[in-house]
Amino acid sequence: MVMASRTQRTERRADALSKERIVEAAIEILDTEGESALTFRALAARLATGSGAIYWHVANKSDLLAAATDDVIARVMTGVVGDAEPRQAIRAVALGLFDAIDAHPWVGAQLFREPWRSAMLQIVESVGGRLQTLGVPESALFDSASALLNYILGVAGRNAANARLLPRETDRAAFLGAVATRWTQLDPAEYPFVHRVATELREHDDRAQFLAGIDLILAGIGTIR
Amino acid sequence: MVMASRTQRTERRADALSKERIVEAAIEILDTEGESALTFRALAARLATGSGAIYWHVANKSDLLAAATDDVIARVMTGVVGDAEPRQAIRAVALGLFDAIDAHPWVGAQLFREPWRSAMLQIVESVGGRLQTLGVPESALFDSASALLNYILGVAGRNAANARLLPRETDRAAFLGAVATRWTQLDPAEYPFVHRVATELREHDDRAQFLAGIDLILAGIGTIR
DNA sequence: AATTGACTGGAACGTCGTTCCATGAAAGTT
DNA sequence: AACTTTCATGGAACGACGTTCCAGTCAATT
Repeated sequence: MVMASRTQRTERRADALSKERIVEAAIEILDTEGESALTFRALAARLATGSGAIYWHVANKSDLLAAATDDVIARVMTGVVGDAEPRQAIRAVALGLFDAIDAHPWVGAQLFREPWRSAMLQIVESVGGRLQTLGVPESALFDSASALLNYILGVAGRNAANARLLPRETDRAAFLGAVATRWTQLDPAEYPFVHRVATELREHDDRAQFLAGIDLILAGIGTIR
Repeated sequence: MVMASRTQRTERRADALSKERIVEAAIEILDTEGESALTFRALAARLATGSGAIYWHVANKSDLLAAATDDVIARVMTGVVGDAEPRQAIRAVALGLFDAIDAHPWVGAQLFREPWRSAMLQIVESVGGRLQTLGVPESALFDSASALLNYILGVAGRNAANARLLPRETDRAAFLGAVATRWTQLDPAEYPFVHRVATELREHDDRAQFLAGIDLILAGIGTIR
C-alpha cells in the first residue's frame, strides 16, 4: 500500500525488514509472551537485527502497537459480512471483537489510545452505521452508538487487564475462580452483593455475558423509538 | 487503622513519612502533572527524602497506584448517600464516578487492574446492591450489573486515555474539537457515519452523554421485568 | 568507477522501578 | 548511664527499557 510509488523492490537480505514483518513479529510476541515481553530488544532478536534498524520502519513503540492493533481489528471487521439484519450484524461485530480480544488481549488496552486511528474508526463506523439502518432516530443515534462502544471498550479493557494479571497460560476459568475465591472470603455484611454473586462469577460464561450486555443495551435503544 | 496495635507513635521527623502522606503526594503529582510524571524520584523529591525510603511504606508502584485509587473512590462512594430511590441512586453513583474520574483521569486506568481491590469492590457492591433493591430478577441480576459496570469502566478508561494524550492543560472541548476535525477530514464514502457524527462530537456534552448511556442500559434492564 | 541514498545493527544515553546498605534516631534492656 | 535492638531513612547502584546516534553496507544511478 505504501510502496505503490516504488516501481520495484530488490531485497538486500533474503528476509528484508519491512513494517509488515515487524508488525507480524510484534503480534507473535504479544500473543505468546504478553504485553510486557514486547521490547525493541526482544523484537530485534526475533528478527535477527538491531533495535535501531526497527526505527527505520516504525516511528516508535506507540506507532508499532497502533499498527498491530489496526492489523488485528481490520481482519475482524472484514470477516464480518454486512448484509445481515442490522441487529444481528451488530451482535456479530461485537462478538467478533470479543473473540479477537480474547485471542489478543493486548488489543483491548490499545483501543483506548488515539481514537482517530484506523482500528477505532472502523469499529465506530461499523456499529454506528448499523444503528442508523436499524432506524434509531437521529437525535438518539450518537448517544446510542456511544453507549454500545463504551460498553465494548469496557469489556475489552477488562480482558486486557486480566491477561496482564495472569501468571501466563492460566485460562480464564482459573482466573475467575481465583477472583471468586477472594470475593467469597469478603465480609457478607459489608459486601452482600459481591459475596452473593461470587459463586455466579466462578461459573459464568464471559462470552455469553458480554452478548447479554449487548442485548441489554440494544433493548434500551429499542425503547426510544 | 494498621497502627491499632501500636500504643503510641512518637515521630522521628517533624514530617514523618507514612503511607497516607505518600499517597497524598502521589495524588497531587498525578493530578497536576499527569500519570507519566509519577516516578519514585519525583515523589522522593516532593517528600524531601530518598526513593528507597518510600519502599518502607509501600510495596511497589502498583501498590501505590492502587492505594491512591482506593483513596479517591472511597471519597466518592461515601459522598453518595444511599436512601434515594434506587434508580436515582445508581445515576448518582455513576455521576459521582464520572466526576471523580474527570478530576483524576488516572483513576480510570487503574480501575481495570486487580478487581479484588477495595475500589472496584465498592463500585460493584454499590451498583449491584441498588439493582437488587430495584427489583431486577435474580436471573438477570449478574448480567445487568456487569453491563452497567463495563459501560462505566469503558467511559472511565476512555477519559484516562484522553488525558494521557492531552498536551497538558488542554481542556476537553479543545481535545474533542481536535478529534472532530480529524474525523471531518475523513472520506465520507468510506466512513459515512463517523463523518456525519463528527460535528456532533465537537459540540456534545460528555457528561450528559455518559448519563444518557446509563439511562439507556437502565431502560434495557427495565424491559426484562 | 564513483557517488548516492536506502537500510542495517550495535553502541551509547538518559530514565525508570527496584534493591541494597551504611547510617541514624528512638525504644527497650541491663 | 551504657548497651542493644528495632524502626526508619536516603542515597548509591543495578538491570532493563525506549530511543538516538552513527559508522558501516550494498544496490542503483551517474
